[in-house]
Amino acid sequence: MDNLAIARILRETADLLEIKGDNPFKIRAYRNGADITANHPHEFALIDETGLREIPGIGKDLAARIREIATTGDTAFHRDLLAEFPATILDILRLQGIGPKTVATLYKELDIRTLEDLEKACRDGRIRGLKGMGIKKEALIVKALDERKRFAGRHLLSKAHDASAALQTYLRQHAPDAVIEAVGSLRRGCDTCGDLDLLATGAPPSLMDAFVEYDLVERVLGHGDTKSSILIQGGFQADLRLVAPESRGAAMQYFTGSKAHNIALRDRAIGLGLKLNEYGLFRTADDSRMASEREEDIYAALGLDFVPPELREMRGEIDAAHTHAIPRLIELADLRGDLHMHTTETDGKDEIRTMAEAARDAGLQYIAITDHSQSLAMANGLDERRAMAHAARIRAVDAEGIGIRLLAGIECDIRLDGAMDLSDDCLAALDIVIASVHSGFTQEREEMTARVLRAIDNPHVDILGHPTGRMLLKRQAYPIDIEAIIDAAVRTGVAVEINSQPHRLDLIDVHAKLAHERGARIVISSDSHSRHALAYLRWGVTVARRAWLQAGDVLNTQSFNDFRASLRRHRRPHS
DNA sequence: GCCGTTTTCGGCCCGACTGTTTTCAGTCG
Repeated sequence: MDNLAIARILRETADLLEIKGDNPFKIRAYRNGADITANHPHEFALIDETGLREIPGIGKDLAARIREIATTGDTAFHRDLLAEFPATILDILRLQGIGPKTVATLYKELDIRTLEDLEKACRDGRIRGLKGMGIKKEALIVKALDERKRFAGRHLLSKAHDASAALQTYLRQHAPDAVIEAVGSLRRGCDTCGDLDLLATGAPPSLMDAFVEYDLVERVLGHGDTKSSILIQGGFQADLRLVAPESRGAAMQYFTGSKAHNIALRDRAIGLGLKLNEYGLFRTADDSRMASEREEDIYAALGLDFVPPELREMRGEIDAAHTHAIPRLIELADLRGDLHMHTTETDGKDEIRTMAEAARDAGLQYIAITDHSQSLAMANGLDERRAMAHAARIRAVDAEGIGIRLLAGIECDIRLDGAMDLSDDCLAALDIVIASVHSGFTQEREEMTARVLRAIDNPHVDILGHPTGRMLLKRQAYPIDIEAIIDAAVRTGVAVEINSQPHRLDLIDVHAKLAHERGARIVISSDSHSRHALAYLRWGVTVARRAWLQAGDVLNTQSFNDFRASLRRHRRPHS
């Protein structure tokens, strides 16, 4: 059982307790426990009860339940709840506008157990007969059922960014003097976003009307003076909040989240005799305002340094802000090199020189060209002979002195048994070697771990590429003991990659943070398959920021000579 | 269910919008 699987059962337990109408704080505890589990870098299945209890938010009961899930795959508690309510009832709970109370009513009054039951009840007009419900509510459910089919799921960070940017541009045309900014998970840089949160200050009330009249609107979910929600094409929900300029900082803080971070801040405020909401920080005694205009002022008034949005996930940032230990996070401009990209020689869209010039124009000082190896036949992967010929061409461009240095490398497949896809002689003759898994994702955890460990032990490997192989919204990470991989990387001097492809972002933030804490060397690479994709580096930097990394923690912030000297192949002690 | 430099009991974040209510419950973020 991996953490996500454990978290799923805890979250389902919370949902079922909520439908049952149980103690709301107990429900919160389960939900909180699920979040902690899903975002924890260590595998809970391998931690004993004492260890689990040391994690804040995990108490006696949750620790026992987690152990039970880890050993038996489920909990008796969860099974008992499922005996009370059919599992399919949870699908209904996830519909827009339907909460636990409604689900419970539908089940008790109309015996509605599935989405199909619900759809039929709507068609028959049975919903409107229920207490507290009417024709509008029934129509709302019909729409929610329809939208579920079309807009399921979340969106890649990069897509959310683009959709948000377009919407902001439109809104600014209607309110040129207003400050309009993205908040929520997009501002925190989460790898996927559920919806687009926007905050406007200093805008006329008419901005709300413009918002709900946006060209791409599919449906208006809510339309008020200070808060409106729309569904736009592409499946995004967008929320716009309007606040007065003097409350801008408080609102930025409030709507950026995360929820857990905000709860901790408000809790801290209460302890100081203060109250925090989206309008400001107030003294409880007389409601007088302490801070509200700037986010920094809110944190300062709470005795905290400013916390960058990417760190607001309740992973120690409050303590760090209190002890002046918030790191100065890496920025895109700190990167001097990009170490993973493809060309037309395999599955890239652009030539060596085109990629190099585009990288140079983007401000980089060096790149590594790392096309695929022979196993990846679909991508026209290189055998030894082609790899060396390709390297010669890369070095020829480097020798021309076009204002950027080039390293001749390879993204070499790790075969099923952990052997490298090209001979040691070939790998040794190149400037840099990335080792990556591109096949056999169904291997068992032990087999996959051993496979990658063997690759790391190959002395010619410099970097481990996209270490978990996940594809956001498509494919889970392959099962692997990431801690063992990180420890091996530390031992051997192999760098682990933060892959910047928006659908990869692999390592994920918590693993990158763990890798850094263990002393691993880390690189951020674009894995570009065209010159345009070089811009994806910004998303890798976002992951690094969420992993608390500073510029000095990332190898490719170094100068070309320092970086090259630091590669494993040049650091290896001669024996 | 979790938590504790007053606390092992008694707290636990807070407000906007909608639909159905004629004063508020449910949902959402």
